Amino acid sequence: MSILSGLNPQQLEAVTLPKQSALVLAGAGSGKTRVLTTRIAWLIQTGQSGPMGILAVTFTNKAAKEMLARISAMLPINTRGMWVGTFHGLCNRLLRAHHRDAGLPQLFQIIDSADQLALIKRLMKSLNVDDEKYPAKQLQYFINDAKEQGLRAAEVETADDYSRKLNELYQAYDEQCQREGVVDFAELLLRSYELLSRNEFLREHYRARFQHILVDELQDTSRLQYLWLRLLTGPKNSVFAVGDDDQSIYAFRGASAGNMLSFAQDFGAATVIKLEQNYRSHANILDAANALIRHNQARLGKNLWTAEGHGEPLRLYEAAIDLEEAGHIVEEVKALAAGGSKLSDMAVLYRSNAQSRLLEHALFSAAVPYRVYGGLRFFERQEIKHALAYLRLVANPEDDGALLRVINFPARGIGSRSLEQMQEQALEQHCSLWQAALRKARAKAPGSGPPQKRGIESFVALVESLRLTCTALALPEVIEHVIEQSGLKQHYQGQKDGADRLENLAELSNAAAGFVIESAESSVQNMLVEFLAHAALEAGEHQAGEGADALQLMTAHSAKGLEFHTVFISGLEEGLFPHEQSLIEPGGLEEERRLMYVALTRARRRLYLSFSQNRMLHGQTRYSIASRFLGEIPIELIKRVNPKSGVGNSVLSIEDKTARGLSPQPLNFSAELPSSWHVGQNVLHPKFGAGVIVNAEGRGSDARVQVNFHKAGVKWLALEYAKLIPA
DNA sequence: CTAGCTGCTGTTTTT
DNA sequence: CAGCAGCTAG
Repeated sequence: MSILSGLNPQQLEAVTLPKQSALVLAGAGSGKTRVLTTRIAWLIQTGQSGPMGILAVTFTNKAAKEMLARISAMLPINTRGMWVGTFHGLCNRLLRAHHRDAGLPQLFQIIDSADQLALIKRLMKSLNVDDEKYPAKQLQYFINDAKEQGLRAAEVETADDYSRKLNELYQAYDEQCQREGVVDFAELLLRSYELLSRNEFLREHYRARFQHILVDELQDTSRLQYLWLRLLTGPKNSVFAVGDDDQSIYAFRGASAGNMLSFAQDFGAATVIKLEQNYRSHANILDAANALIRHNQARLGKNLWTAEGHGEPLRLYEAAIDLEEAGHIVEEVKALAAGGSKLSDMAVLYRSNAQSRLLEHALFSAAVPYRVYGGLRFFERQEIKHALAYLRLVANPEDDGALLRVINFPARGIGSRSLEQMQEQALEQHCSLWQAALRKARAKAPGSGPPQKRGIESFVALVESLRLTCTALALPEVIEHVIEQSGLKQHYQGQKDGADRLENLAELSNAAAGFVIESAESSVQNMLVEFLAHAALEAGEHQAGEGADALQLMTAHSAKGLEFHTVFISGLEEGLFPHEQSLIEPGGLEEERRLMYVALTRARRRLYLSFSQNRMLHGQTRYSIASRFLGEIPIELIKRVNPKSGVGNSVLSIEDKTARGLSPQPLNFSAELPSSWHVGQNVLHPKFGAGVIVNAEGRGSDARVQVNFHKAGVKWLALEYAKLIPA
């Protein structure tokens, strides 16, 4: 059977397009991944390209794996010659291959955002920078933002003293990273961009090699990633890009959907193909999503349709308190599972990771198996990062960040005093902390006395012995050795919550064993570095107990690209979804709406929406009202399942319809609310003048709102007494 | 030097 | 409600 059978005319056109740059506007569920993978298979099958000539960029590691799996299923070829991965993964591959030309040590390490922040804090301390005036987070943002735009410190334009200082620190930060041989996420991209732009030979080599470049999720690419693609594209090769502007949800991270607009021109793409038939969802779900997204102004415009029937209505549940909302979800999941539905084909989506705790608790109590994606990821756990820090030192002892993390963990009597001395020495002599530690250890014990159990000496001896074992053992054994010899094992054995951590550490060497099987590397040293890169780049991918049938819990962001028979979207409240932070940012609300659009379109057959009047947030119960997004979904698509409100299972009342018709304001779903005040609303006060409601709490006669008055500042007002007028 | 306490602060989404 | 920085007693 042909790999092309079953494609609709537009899909077929896209798959079999002659070699030329092209843009495919692919709506949610329109078979985007299928088009990409089938095109690759078709190119190879028809002899237009070998596996070596393919470069495919995806947005997540999950998507990359999926793509490889599907290609392998279609063609019996070895996919190893193909470059398929995330931008970060591919850049890592490029820099490893040409570390010398890129000016990096062979065994450079990748640091994640947390490591980056720690490095920045450390740097600022050593330079005596006032962290009140220059918060480390802000500098981190400044640096990443500059790198995302492709700018080094020397190229950043600074308008005032403040940004000049930040820029100086950016320069110092880059120097520190270089000294330590570490590379942050943004640096991976910028460094390989610079490598290709400065080295004509390499650039031409890769342009000649990658005849076909395929890009997934073009709307989520950053400026720098876009420029990187342009560098790799010459007159003889072409880029086939797929994207959906309505699913652009990473602008906060530097992605610009504008890349979709400029693509045709910049890459000379003569063809734009639209995939508008949705194969995923029943019509009610799709109609809801289409109606919602129509509220956005900035759109390329697409009209998704389906040949499927209407299906069931969307179910809306309103809870009095977050616990009740969680309870409802658990009940529905249990009922569906009892009816034969697979747990793994159901997902609960939420706006922020913190919301999973409550759900997890409810699911755990009800003995419903579940799996959480994101949140506290495996490779980000404390005990794992400790073990990885030892491994990083094995690969490269100059790595100050790794050294600082474990030099006194488990405690071996090296306190802040000795650390300060070492840091002074390192600063004076322009050497790494490891060098300073070596000197200190040697100065202390000029060859005499028995080996120490504690102190710097013992630490130096430990790292040196670990480095030796690395030459004699395979990677999983090296890891077990590290866990044992470092004292991590003993330390956690003595802890009351240490059992979980020990389990995770054991899982780490399992992960390494699995990694070794898949890897093509031969030397343990190289394998170790690859494994560390894997840990930094795919922090979330590894999970114990994979494959078991379990309910899926994740943020709306991480649900992108996935689909489920049944989807629950929870916490649909103003301030949470859309998130209050987003309301401040320009374009923030539209991005939140796209996120909601992504969430809605994950469902194939059944969609539950829920919100709660009260929610525990920042340690106190907050009152909140229904998300405006609920008001943007046509009423006739929704069925309320709301036993407590007395509305029963009927659809929304006529009253609600009227409110909806009259104003774009969010619906007042609660009968108990005195009026339709909501966060974000403009109001007038007889004394304080004009302002905006920024917060609300309490109900009935206790109801209070927090108003940010343009003149008088932020004030809490009791609705019963304050004479507020809507403005 | 260590461990444990207090009090403060910050809270979105991810490679 | 966290997690963490800074402090104090041992």
